[in-house]
Amino acid sequence: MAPELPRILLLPTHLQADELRELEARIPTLTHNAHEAKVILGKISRPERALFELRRLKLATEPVALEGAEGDEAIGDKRGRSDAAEVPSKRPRLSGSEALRSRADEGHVATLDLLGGSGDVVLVLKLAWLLDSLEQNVVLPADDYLLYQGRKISSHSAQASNPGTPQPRKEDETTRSASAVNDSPYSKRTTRPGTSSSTASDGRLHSEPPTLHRETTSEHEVPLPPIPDFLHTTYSCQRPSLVSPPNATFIAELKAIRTLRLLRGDQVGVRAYSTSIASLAAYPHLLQRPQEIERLPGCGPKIAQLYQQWTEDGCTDETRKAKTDTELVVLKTFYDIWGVGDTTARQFFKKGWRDLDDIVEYGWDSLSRVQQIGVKYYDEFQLKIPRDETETIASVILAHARRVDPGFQMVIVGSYRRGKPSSGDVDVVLSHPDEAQTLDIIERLVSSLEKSNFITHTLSVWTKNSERGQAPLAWKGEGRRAGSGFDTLDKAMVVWQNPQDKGPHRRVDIIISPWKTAGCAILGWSGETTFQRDLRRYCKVKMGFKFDSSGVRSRADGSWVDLESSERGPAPDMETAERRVFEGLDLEWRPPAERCTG
DNA sequence: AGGCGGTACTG
DNA sequence: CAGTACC
DNA sequence: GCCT
Repeated sequence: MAPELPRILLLPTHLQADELRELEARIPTLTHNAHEAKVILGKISRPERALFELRRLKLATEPVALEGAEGDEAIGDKRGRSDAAEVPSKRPRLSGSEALRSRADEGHVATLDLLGGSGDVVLVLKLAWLLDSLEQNVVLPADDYLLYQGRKISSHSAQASNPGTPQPRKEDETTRSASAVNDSPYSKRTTRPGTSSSTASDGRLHSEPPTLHRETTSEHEVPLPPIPDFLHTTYSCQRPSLVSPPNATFIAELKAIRTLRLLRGDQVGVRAYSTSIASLAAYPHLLQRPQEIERLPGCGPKIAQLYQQWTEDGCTDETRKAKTDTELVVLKTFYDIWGVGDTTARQFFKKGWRDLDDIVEYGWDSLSRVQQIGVKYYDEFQLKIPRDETETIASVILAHARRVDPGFQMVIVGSYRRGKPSSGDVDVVLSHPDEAQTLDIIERLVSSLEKSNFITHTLSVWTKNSERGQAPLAWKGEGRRAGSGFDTLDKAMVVWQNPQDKGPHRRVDIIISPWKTAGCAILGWSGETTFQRDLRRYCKVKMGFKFDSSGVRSRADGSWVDLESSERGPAPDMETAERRVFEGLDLEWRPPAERCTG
């Protein structure tokens, strides 16, 4: 019963990323290769646009007469040939099974035409063709939707590959658009009053085929598990990502590859692998087949191929080769020194150094101060910090802050807040409802903790992020905020040791935020890296905002956007403020434990 | 074909 | 300015 | 490496 679709390429034009994803998931015969597509679909309505898209795809064609006496008659002939440029909004809303059957019969003929027609003809159709076909569970004739029809030229029409849909083997009618359909409707994102409602509720394309498609699937082929709504976005900040996802072991392999790319200096590769890792980390099913992977945002053929290799061999070529590559092992050792990044690690290697002793012996004086500290405490900094110790450290910091003024509040952020059993360092955000209190506290606090011998070294101190808010030109203040408080988000990165028990030295970051942006501060310091990047990207692309942990600004005029207070007044506490930031960004609230993007 | 986070300290 | 840091 |  399910329609036997031709190979389809879907144009991204005029589609939101999540719309695109959703549609793609419903096309079992999807291809991204223009040469292999029989039908190209797009949210477009004019033949000129169709030609433009073909050029963009670098697909050379020569036009084929639309109504010609071609063998395409079958397509051209049946039912009213409405003007191709017309909106085919007709979608007959059939309900009677009667209608359905007759429709289906016709459809079948058209199917054969589409599939069997001369191999190098490509049709550009309006998107509605797919929606209507899915809705009616039948492959509709193309003519009502036809924008352009051409014959591919000069292409190596090596059609040998016919991956997805073999020729019309009419026998098993039960092909499955399986994965296609069971995909749930559009997510119920929290729509914010003003902005998105009108478009979001636009009736979607939710045609959700009324189909029943009982899983005949008979033989092999278990249908792929549905992609959750939230995986139809490329922004990891729009979906829950838990600490221990079902595919953690494969993710670990991808992380290993990511590290190798990092050490080799492949920044873009690092970003790419981070994206796919974050996507897989949000996928709630144990993977069964490579095919599942390509449906996920940020995951493509390469990742699917790696998965296959990994299931077969237990690891991938890249990591296997790396194991016996002493250079990479050494680079990793150097990279793990605090204050040494990938570039410096490679420099050290190039000088002929192979371990920490070499650095100490031959290069000590060339190291920066913080690198020396990093080498000195190398082993201790590798140790994980259990949650209770993090709490102890944090409470000391808070106590010292409250000695200055009892009104200080604190949130432990970082991996602790995400719920991890142990952390690589300790991060705390301190704030105070009275903005005057947060102004220059950082230096007093650090010196107080130094005097009490908790802080043994300071690695860097950001005193004043301050003047940014008042810089005359850079941000032509329009919103002109709250008279006195300039934005200050001060931060100290220090080395900590408990003076009593003399345990291992620990890395501790202390962040001071003014109350009016404390929500941004804890939001900005709680998610994993990919979550933070995607949050910023989301703010930029979707909201026109510039997010950072010291606040949100409009990209239009640079004015500060206050998402944390309103007529409701300032937030009563930092977590509440953080929730308001999510709301103001039109994002669903994510508990910190769901920001584990890997 | 171009983009991929945003910011601040260090040297 | 390039490198590193933070998440 | 994937998305737009």
